[in-house]
Amino acid sequence: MGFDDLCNTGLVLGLGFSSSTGEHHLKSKKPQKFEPSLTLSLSGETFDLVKKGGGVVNEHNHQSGDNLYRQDSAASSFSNVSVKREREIGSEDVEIERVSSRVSDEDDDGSNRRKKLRLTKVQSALLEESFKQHSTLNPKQKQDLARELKLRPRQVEVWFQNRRARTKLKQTEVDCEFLKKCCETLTDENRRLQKELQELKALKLAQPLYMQLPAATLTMCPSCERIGGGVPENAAKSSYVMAPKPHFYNPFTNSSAAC
DNA sequence: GTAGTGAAAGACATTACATCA
DNA sequence: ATTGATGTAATGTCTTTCACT
Repeated sequence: MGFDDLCNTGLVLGLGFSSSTGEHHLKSKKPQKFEPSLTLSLSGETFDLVKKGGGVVNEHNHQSGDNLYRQDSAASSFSNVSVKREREIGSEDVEIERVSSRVSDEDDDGSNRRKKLRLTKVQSALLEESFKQHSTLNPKQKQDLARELKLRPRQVEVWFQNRRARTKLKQTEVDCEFLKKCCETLTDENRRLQKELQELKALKLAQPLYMQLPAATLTMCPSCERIGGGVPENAAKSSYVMAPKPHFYNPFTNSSAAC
């Protein structure tokens, strides 16, 4: 993100990453090995299956991955979105997710609190590692990772979504800090220029008319771009020095706009 | 060629649970 | 033991993209 990007047409935060690798394109469209299916079922008949797997989610990942896998299914809610997911995920997941329902969330006490999985350090580390390589996953990668971590593909997907969001948030904070600094610098610059303008105006008023050089006699120093009088001795005598030509301060290239 | 449509996936906002000080 | 803050898994909705008709 260059400074110019910020300043041309309003502030554009260059958030995010330049391109998502087109995986989006790869993954979709072609039906996967399973056929789309829409299943409506009462939760009753499958409730037992789910409940057996679902204990306290947080017992804390020391349990077998298999258990983890099922627990979260029990914890997850089932909605119309699941129809979509059934297409996306592997067939084994379909079975598990299909039987999930809001009703099945209910604990023994009848409350349907959402159970929340805590990922183990190993799982988190592997996910992080994978995220470093690519911030989005294609279905194959997702499946493989899920299998490796003994999580549902949906959980891997969610983790990546949340991870991307956190990354973006962090970047936004960084950008925000950067813009604040820019703002401060520009304010200072503006103050300085205002002051300089005041001084010049005062000087101009104080000078006799003949002293005021026509513009054509002014010369510009090529190195520092200061404008001085056409005649060296005049310039030497005159304390008045024009400010550099107006330009937008670029903190990337200039430490100060002053010459 | 193009408009309409549906599926898939990601972004985003929000909720809710777990943990810690 | 309680409580508020924080982190984050999970959910719901919206938007975008693409393939198909």
